[in-house]
Amino acid sequence: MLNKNTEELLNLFRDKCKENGLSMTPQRLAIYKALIESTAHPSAESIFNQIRTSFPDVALDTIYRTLSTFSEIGIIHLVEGYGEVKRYDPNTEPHHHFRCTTRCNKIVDLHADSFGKLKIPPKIEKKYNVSGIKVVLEGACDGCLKDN
Amino acid sequence: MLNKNTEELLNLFRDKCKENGLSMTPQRLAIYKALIESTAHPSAESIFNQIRTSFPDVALDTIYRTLSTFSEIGIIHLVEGYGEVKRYDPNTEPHHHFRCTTRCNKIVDLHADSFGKLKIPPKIEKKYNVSGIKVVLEGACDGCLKDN
DNA sequence: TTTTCTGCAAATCCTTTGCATATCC
DNA sequence: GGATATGCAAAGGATTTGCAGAAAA
Repeated sequence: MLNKNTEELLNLFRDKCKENGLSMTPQRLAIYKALIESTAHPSAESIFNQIRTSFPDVALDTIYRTLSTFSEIGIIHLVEGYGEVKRYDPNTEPHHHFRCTTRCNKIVDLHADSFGKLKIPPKIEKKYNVSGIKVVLEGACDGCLKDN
Repeated sequence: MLNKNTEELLNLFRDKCKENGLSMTPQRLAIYKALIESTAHPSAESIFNQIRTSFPDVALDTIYRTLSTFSEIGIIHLVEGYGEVKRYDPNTEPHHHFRCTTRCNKIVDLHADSFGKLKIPPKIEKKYNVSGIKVVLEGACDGCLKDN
């Protein structure tokens, strides 16, 4: 759940859609509502299943298209499985990455010390058995910036 | 490139394989070499293409299998596309995540202030146009710990 | 009424699996 | 010689795309 109430969020949602020339359809509304009612960071499939009960004719590919659109206009974020192929790193020492999300998909190593030590709050350490931390900076790399 | 030389790395590699009861095959060696010679965080496909020149009969599924094995014994790490379906987050305020990698795949929101502010080093800010930071803690959640 | 969206079906892409043969120990 | 890995081919799952009809502005 988010730190704004549903009304507020729906208004922002409508604004953002209008701003971006997206029409307001019952499907889009239902999908957005499903998202804000969940804390589970849902997948297309799980939204599909949730919506289908009240909306039997919705198609799975509509969910995919809609999530991708929402993500483009920035009202939701992709948190897992960036939609790219798996990539591997032979460096097993602690370090972090910069990922170019502009075009080239380059992944660059960054060294942990540049960030200082990242402390895991005791509250979290108590509840979860944390075995790793990934820090990923995202943005545009030098090459892609130049090529604009 | 890594901060050990090739010799050292290959020795560690052989040790780790032996330790885990994996036989040493030319394919595995070639794949590991391709990994340590690259700074690009390569995908199965790109390793395949690189290896094929010197090893025309290698099969793509061998690369997949091998990367997955290497990753299980901890000599390489998966850095992208965790092999899971895409998941979305309607919360667009800065925050981070805990991801349970044990079984349940739960993703839990963590709030940024618990980590303190994460400073991006000036060197990096100069070179890249950083638009976002993702911090992901990985490990076992309370539920999965209990169920062992 | 013009533009944009949806559902359907098929296609694509990445990855995994079953099985017989070849290779390693 | 017994266990393990590989190549081949086929299957699987997630996501995307083309297109015609339906709905929104």
